[in-house]
Amino acid sequence: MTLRIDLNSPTPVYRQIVDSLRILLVNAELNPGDTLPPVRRLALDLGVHFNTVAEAYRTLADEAWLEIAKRSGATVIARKTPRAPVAETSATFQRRLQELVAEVQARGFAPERIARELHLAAASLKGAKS
Amino acid sequence: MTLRIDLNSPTPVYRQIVDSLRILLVNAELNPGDTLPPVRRLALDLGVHFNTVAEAYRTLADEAWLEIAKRSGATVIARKTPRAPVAETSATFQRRLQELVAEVQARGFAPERIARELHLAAASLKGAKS
DNA sequence: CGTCATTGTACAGTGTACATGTACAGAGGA
DNA sequence: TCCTCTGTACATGTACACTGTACAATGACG
Repeated sequence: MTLRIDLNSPTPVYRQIVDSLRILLVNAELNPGDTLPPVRRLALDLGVHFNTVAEAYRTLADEAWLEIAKRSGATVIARKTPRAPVAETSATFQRRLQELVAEVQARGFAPERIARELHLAAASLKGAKS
Repeated sequence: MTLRIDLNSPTPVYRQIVDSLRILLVNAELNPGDTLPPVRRLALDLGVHFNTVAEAYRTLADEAWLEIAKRSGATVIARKTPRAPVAETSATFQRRLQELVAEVQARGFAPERIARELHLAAASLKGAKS
């Protein structure tokens, strides 16, 4: 499992770890029963302190993706996706999507390319199990 | 011009302001020649300190969207969109899009709905001037 | 059954960045 | 000329990310 972390990014490292792992979890590249590396090991790989990794694991445990035990480390568990209030989630999603698109558009990324990426993301969503 | 700011959001207020205004700028709802409200006024509207708004204006000026003068306030200027390195921008965009999608998916937002929003965003991009 | 290595946890310390408070500087109108 | 409205500069408070270090629990192995 090779994650990539950007120490210069404004988004905190522990949240980068959470985001990366959440992608793997949602896309079923990490499945119930799988175990994550010990915090000290992953921390060494990423070049950060192990408490930073531990914080990330705890966050994912709060989201019910992981179970953490003292000696056995972090284990992926079965998780039934919650039913979030649709309207609010939808509005937030639209807004953040708009922000993201505006940002890359401002950077000069061509609208057609952006549209293509959006369609691709949507397409790859069809085959996914939620 | 009515922006909405969430004081409880983890993303800093000044960047929320920047993101909101950038959407308006990219979508040509703010055009060259338009003037933004004075920092103290917008700050009052949003319930934050005027230095926070000033920081946002300065950020957008750094991005070449605005020109700021002492007495005349912030004015939208004509801006030719830069040519950013495509590969890097594309990779970053894909990644952040994945993160965003995974997050709402984890919250229980149905994949079909997500796909629909993505297609909508792409569609609304066709009519936009870059 | 005892010992020990391996795991995550707890908590204090430090740096940095966001938001504010306050004083200042410049520019335009009365 | 003066005054008020504008953005700027910088010091301060505070929250949080990351680290350092000590601790606790648990499983393996003799």
